[in-house]
Amino acid sequence: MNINAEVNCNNCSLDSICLPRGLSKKEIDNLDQVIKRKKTLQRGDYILREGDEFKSIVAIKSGTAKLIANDAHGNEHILDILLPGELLGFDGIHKNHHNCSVVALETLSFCELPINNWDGLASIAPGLTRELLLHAGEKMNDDHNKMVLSKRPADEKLAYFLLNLSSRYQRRGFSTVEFTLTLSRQELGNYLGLALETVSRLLKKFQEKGLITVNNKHIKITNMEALHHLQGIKAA
Amino acid sequence: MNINAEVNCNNCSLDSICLPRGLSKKEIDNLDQVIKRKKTLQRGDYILREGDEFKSIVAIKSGTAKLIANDAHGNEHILDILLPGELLGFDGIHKNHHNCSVVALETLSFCELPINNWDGLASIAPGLTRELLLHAGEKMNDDHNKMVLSKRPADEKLAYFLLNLSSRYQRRGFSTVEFTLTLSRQELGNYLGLALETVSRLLKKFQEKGLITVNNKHIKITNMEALHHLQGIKAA
DNA sequence: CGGAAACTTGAAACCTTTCAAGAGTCGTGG
DNA sequence: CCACGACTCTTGAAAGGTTTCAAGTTTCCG
Repeated sequence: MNINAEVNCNNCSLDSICLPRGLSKKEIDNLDQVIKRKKTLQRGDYILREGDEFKSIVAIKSGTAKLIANDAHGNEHILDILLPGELLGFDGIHKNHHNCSVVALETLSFCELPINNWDGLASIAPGLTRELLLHAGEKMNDDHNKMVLSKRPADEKLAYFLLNLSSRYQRRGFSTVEFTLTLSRQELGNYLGLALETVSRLLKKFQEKGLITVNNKHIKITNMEALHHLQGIKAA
Repeated sequence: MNINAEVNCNNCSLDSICLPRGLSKKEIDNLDQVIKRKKTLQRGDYILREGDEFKSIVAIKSGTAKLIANDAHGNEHILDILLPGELLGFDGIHKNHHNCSVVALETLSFCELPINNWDGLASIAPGLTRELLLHAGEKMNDDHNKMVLSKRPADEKLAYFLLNLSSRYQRRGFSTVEFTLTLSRQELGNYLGLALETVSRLLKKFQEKGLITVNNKHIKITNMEALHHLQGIKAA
């Protein structure tokens, strides 16, 4: 089942973030037998599509992706940005069909945990369902923050976005102050509920205030404290 | 453990909505032994508070409640309205502490599933964790709808809110077209991300258009189809 | 190197909020 | 049972933050 013996959950650098984080060594070993490692995708490729049958929980191995939903008017709405180690697919659990799509924002690879038989999974890794529930709970907290943020002014949205990205990158061993956006201004605006022009203006304003340095998609945070002061949600 | 033998999950009218919905007869019987039934609360009473230790998942037995979070500015944000049969407490699962509060909007009673030992729960009701995950998944889908809605204009927000409430009441055996809001204009505005004056104006506008009849907190939907036409999310 | 796409920037328009005041509702007590 | 006061809701007008429209400019990729 496991094509490449050198890649498994036990030696994965994301083990403290991803699915295995709350499981025993033995459970992880068993999990490794059923987890499928998929080929690489390119920007714009779909990891899953709205309407697809729910068959598995997916973990991002490398690269970033966007979770999108469509409204009745045909508008696309970006609901989440997914980083390495994060899980996706929970949106299909309830109705057994996904009501969101997930699209790669850059070259991306992922792992897949097939879920066709809950009892079977429970027998090989008793803590797995509980662990999935914990991951879902974490996502719900994130979503709650976004819902609060959606009612706050534009600069607060952007400040929160930058700080949130910064701390999530940090957890993955990347720089806290410097990163490259994989979203266009259009996509970032969509995600934050702002017009792309507003995003552009705001980034400029932040730069003029000395909070960040912007070079197209490359962002450098130059005054973390001031950014924190702008943003209005407790946890980063 | 079960004080009142006449109230249990097996004879509860909410069994197709609430926790027992995916469980076997035997699992429900076992569950009944650990579920606590609590006394009644009044409007304004807290079911749980931000910061509380996560100890249980709560199910609303009767009445309605609001899920609220506070931002760093001290503003309250209503994230969800909870109806009978709905579960709450998932926000505490990840960090073992709740980061939201839940407050009764009217006279309310609830049941409580203590969660102090996952393995113990799994042994008495093997499907329970999976069922909780399904409920969490359902909540996540609802949250996604709200996140889409937060980026839509005011009339769409209100139309969706009314239709969503209508269909949720229907599932509980109440009227689809007539109900009484347990939220003030202030709270409704907060929930929808609108000023209370905007809510008031919008309700009037909907009434003038013949979509609804408003009598203070009492709402009657008079043109369901037109309301659906206004609203921009697929599922009601 | 050339063309398309992405980004920036300015000005006007717009939806929603804020401010302000009046009307209605509800509960309590005389 | 009606009166009073507090709170909630309604309504109008002005203010304000964002969006939309419209060019330019830069970046990216073939």
